[in-house]
Amino acid sequence: MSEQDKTIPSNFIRQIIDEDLKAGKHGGRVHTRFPPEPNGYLHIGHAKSICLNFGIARDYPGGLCNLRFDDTNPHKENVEYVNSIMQDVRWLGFDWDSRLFYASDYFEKLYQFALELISTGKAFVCDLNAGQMRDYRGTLTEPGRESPFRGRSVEENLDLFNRMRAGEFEDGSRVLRAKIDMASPNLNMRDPTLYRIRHGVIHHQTGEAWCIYPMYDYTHPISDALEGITHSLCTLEFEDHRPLYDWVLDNISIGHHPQQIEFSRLNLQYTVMSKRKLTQLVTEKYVTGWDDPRMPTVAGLRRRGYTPESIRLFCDRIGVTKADNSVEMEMLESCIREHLDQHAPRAMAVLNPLKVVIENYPEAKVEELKAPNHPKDETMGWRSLSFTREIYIDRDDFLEQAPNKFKRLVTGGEVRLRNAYVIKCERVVREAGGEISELRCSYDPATLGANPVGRKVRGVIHWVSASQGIRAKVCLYDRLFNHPAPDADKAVASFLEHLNPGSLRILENAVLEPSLAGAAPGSRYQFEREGYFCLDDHSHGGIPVFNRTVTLRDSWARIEQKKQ
RNA sequence: UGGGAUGUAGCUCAACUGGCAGAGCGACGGACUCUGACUCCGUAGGUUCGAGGUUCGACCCCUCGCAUCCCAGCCA
Repeated sequence: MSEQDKTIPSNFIRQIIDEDLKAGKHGGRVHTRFPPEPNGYLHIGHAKSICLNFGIARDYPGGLCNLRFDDTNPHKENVEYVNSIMQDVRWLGFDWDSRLFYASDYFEKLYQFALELISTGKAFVCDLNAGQMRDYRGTLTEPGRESPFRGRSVEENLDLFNRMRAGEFEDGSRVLRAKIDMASPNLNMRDPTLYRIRHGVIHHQTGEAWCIYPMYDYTHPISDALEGITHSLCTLEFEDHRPLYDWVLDNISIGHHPQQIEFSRLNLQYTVMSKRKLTQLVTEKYVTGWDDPRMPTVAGLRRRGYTPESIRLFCDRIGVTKADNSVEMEMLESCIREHLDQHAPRAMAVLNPLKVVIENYPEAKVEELKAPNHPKDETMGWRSLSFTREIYIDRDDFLEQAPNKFKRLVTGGEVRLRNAYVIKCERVVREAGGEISELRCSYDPATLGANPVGRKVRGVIHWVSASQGIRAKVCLYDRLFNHPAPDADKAVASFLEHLNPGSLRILENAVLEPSLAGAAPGSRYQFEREGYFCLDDHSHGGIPVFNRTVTLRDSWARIEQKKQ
């Protein structure tokens, strides 16, 4: 782990653990778990949970954190998701060692505990269908009614449940229910379903071994207990389920009772975080896949160029509480800038090329200039730039007439070419339509590594040799939605209406400095004055594709924006 | 209108558990600069949801309100 991870702010959960340790609870052990359902890719909200659970395990002496797939609903789950989740957790920098588990590992034990609940009269087989069960459940303000099947004998229940397992009954015809309290103000306690029947699905781990599957509320506490988990951390919506979590463990013969603690999930502005909605974006092709660089998924952020360090830093900074929250994108962006500023080598790339001919520079000459890879870190070494008579600069870096505040190239003005000479714009060449096709400039040979005497240049701009540069495609990403809380806006029928049509801009004619020729897929650079970019790892052969991770902070753009 | 939770700066969180309300991000201004970046310096921003109460003293304890979020899957 890097230095950034060393000052982890505490939070209310760590305080609880501190107190538990002091009180000697759980024999001084700290054991957490990260329990994803493999029905989608991990997103930044999961990263928060991963950093919390694995972070606690890392920071407490002897602490452990399991990876456990909560795979009780084979209908929506598959191995692609299992694999992506393992890859993402590892990429984030965490390790479960040999403690990889599946809730489905416990199906037989879960079944035996169900038999125990039946035997002690605490569970029964119910023949009500889904609609009837809803009727019997009552409402938020009225108590429910007991199922007519609630009074079945232990023998009959045992027989029926065994036959459920044996496959004698159709989907939906029967369920196993806990016998708790149909009048409870907590709906989760109104005789909740423990097992349902699911024929004809092939479970990714257990195949066709089972046709009955346990529910989350029943599976989770037992899985936690079986694994010796001490602190079972989950999100706020499970707060109402805690009495049921405790009920299950209090009513079976199991020697361990973990403590469930809830925290609030992460919301990030200008994106969505629900798996259902992310899945919809993927399946309905609003994005190119789970790893589309605009997605808030771990895979998307990775392809976008985010580093594990930056995401961990983000998770540390947002903290862990029980308050609903909505974090600004700027917080995430500041984290990736902070990490990449230190670690990304610098390079030059011209995104919107404008040709510049330096008239007093020899035609065939190619001059190799040395440039540091990082302005503040010599250990990152040097690279070679090729300077030639014809170069490209960015169209945005030239204006025919500009206010004094414009620190770039203007007609008749001088500007420094980064790591090279000072040039002066002598005149503008236009196409028939009036558009500027190229600039004719002169250069001052005395300005390499030295300031011109007696005058000040307006500023510094980046450039790339026209003949030596490499053609590239560059993808500029913007927020996926143009509403801070797309899925919370009740004024529209669907969050999709807030999709930002300009979230991807592709520049086909960018030019990179020659040193970028051997760049490895996934490698990250700062293109000076532009932002941080990452060589897309889906691009092999052909012309390279760079994804913009994030722009540099740009006070000039901000001033310009304010004028409008 | 039942139950469960949460309200501290624009956003995210602190405040050693009753002792001068702070930080990061953001905003604004300035210095530096061969990146309008980085870095550095500074400024603004608070009725701690509200009203009462207890106390020498309340973000913290009590009472009553208000607002927001979650719960009526054989999803997790």
